[in-house]
Amino acid sequence: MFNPPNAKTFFETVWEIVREIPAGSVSSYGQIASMIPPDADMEPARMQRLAPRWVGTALRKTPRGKSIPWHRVINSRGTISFPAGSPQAGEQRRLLELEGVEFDCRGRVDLRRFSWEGPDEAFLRRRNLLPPRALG
DNA sequence: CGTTTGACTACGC
DNA sequence: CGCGTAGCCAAAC
Repeated sequence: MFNPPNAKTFFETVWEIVREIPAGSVSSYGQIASMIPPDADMEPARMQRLAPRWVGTALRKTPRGKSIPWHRVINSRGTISFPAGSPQAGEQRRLLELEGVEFDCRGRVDLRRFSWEGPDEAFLRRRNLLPPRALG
């Protein structure tokens, strides 16, 4: 899946979605992955297991200067995925705290409180990302 | 080119 | 809960 030229589209779709995450909210790699329809020949279960890694790959290649809030994406456990103590982890946490996102004593965000609900329907329609169930 | 690495996640202990 | 692991691919060396 996501074989070229689809990979490029996948990356750009990730960035588009991440750009929709409002300040003060966080999303997860898996949540973003679940918004992107798999290739026609891809089993959804497999997709769900593998795609989050590719979301991370896409995010690692995030273009600078395009106002993409990369720091609002954390993992499904509510923690920052960069190694603890790394400069990148510190930077991500700093940016999130500036927006009001709180971390507990173990460095975890309460996803119940801060998780993004997802893009609005206008965005989904514009990007042609509406899931089959939501069509019509 | 072959190898290693990776901003993940679900699942089993 | 926490830790280890499978999954199995594209970048980055």
